[in-house]
Amino acid sequence: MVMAPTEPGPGSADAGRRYASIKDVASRAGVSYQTVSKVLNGGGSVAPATLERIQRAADEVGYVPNALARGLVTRGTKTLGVIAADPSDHVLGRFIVAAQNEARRLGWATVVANVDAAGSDVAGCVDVLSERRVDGILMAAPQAEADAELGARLRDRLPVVSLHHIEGLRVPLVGSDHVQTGALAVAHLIEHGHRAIGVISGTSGRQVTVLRMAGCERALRDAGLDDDGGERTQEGDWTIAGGYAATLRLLERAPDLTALFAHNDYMALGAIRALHECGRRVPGDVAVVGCDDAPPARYTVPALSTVRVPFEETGRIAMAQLVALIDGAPAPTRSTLLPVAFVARESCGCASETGDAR
Amino acid sequence: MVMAPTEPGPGSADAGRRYASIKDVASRAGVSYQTVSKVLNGGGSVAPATLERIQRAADEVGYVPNALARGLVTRGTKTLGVIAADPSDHVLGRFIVAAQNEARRLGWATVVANVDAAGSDVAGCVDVLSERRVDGILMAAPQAEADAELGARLRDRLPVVSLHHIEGLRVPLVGSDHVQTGALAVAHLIEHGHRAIGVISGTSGRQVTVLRMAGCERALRDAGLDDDGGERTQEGDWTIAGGYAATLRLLERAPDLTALFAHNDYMALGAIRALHECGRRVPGDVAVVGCDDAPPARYTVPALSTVRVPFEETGRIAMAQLVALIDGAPAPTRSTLLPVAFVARESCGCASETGDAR
DNA sequence: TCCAGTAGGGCGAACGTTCGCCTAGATGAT
DNA sequence: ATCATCTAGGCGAACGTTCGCCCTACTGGA
Repeated sequence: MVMAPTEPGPGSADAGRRYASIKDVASRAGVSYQTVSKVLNGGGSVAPATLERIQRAADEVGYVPNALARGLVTRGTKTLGVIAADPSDHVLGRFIVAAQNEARRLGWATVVANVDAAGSDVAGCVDVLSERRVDGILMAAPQAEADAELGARLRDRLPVVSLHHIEGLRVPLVGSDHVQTGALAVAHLIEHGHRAIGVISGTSGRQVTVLRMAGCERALRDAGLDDDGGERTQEGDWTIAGGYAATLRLLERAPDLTALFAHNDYMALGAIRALHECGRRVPGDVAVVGCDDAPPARYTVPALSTVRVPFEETGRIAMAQLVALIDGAPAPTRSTLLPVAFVARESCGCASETGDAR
Repeated sequence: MVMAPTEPGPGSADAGRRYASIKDVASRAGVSYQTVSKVLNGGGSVAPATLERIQRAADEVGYVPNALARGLVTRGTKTLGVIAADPSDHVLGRFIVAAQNEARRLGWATVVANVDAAGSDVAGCVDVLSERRVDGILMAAPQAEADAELGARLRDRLPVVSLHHIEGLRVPLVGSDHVQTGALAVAHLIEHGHRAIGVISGTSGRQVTVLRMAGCERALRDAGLDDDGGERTQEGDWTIAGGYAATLRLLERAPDLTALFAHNDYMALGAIRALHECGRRVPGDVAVVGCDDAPPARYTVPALSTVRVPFEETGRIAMAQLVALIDGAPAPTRSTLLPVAFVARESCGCASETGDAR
């Protein structure tokens, strides 16, 4: 005996069984399927009795709405796409979580497409999402900055908000003030009296690297110190390992430095390790400042002084802007840059060795 | 003048314009839309000339396939859903990346649904994904372990593979051997001569916590040491902050301990900080071992001894199993448990202070 | 008694695909 | 010249919804 699809049979082994449709619900409740649609979407006027009958029928057959069919006729999926880089980047992860919470709050579902480790297929992610007809896209992938194909794929068809600058594309940007970040960090080190300040930069192509670098230089200029012409700068790749390696290179090239600014906290962690291995005490011999205020920062030994970036707020605002855009609001004419704040802990020499982290 | 939807006009400001359908392509190429479908899917036989005409037309109107419509008729979306917990959990992030790479390799698209921070709505994520008719689900959310509603939502309708044990549900599990993890860590500490070994455990409800705990106890028994009855165990929450706090509590309750095993590396990081603040040297006064081999482990001061868990492999195998399941393979009758390996660094006392981490 | 108004629900069409079947013409062998 | 066989492409139906319009049977007021 083959069971009818309308009778899944409670508790039976019905793996892979077809989903019930509103027609199945309708025939079970003895109404037309359009009436079922009305009930399930809360529209129209139906007698309380039929309403309850229909809802019970839907429950019994385990009805799950088909977003494909719905999207086909409504020309909209009430779904937002997020294009994310490697989520194991902590910083990005927090952006995304915040953004998704905001979307949820506003009544939107989100799906995430992750670009692969190579990071070369941002355009492919756009395709995946636009084929599924998401109503808008939030870009949280630094790789997108340089993706030339991206503009063509987007085709101006979808509202887009990005957390990163995107080359040659006029999409609204929500981020933090990277220039201020670099300036605050270096200015603080200068206040401590440091003159030979090394920098572990982010990857060279990226906007955030350029801007944080510009902030460093501004702080140096403001203090009347001259630019070292990049002599004390080494490029990292945002990872702990990269920061470690860059610091070793830097110490070889500029052994005189007494302070170090890393373009993110993870590289700063690697830097502290490298300094330790080279027998330099932090902050005694070399002061270290990172930025982002990643979770490990306040628990390292010594605790890491850093510049706090408002991840949650950034993600939230970006998503709110995207939803507004979809609802027809005019695109913001300029970037939204959130302010950052210096957080003094131990590694810059501000606090006693064990004073602050509690 | 209103432009026809088939004439987007290159370079024009056509934001929010409708997507072109195969009918638009067809009329531009002068064929029936079904023929367009054939060409775009590589089926049927068409003259080279028409084929090229159609492809050009598709390019010109910027055709993007509608996965909604396609999925409606084919009853399948060639899409896998991933239910993920907070992606800022590094460990989970690496699972997911590996799983997605495997899916991509096998020709499947993936979309991720993140459960929110509260983590209470795993069932809601299942709904989001099944409404969109994904062909299978990979669960990468520890919260799912205890979700009672989950079984009802899944309804045995979708193939599911999980990275975590799920209470009361017979879904294939791919993970690592948590008992062995706990046993390896504690056995190593015992070999170093430690007898008073503290444990910072994971959250108490979780399977992984129970199993790693069981591993600890087995190691103690095997060495002829008796169980301390939980006297030297404090519960953490997998975070650095949680490990820090738990360690402070533990030191108060059991000041005699000479070694510490944390149920993950992040808590171990917090533990090292706490020990430092209490004036205990690591590994001199207290040896510390974590597990997972998270990226910071080899760069902390001192570098963290740990038990390596094969994240990439786990994610890859889980996804491969899911795809096989969808293709009709029988569900594996038992869990797939991957082996783990001890990694000796400095914090257990194995290496010299600066010897290993390079 | 008659008619307007309303509540309750049915019905057709459309959304953008895929899929299998059908047909008109060309081709080749006999 | 006849007929079977291809080739190229058309055609109808279906997938599961939503939406607007239509119909029927009450209800109540004049």
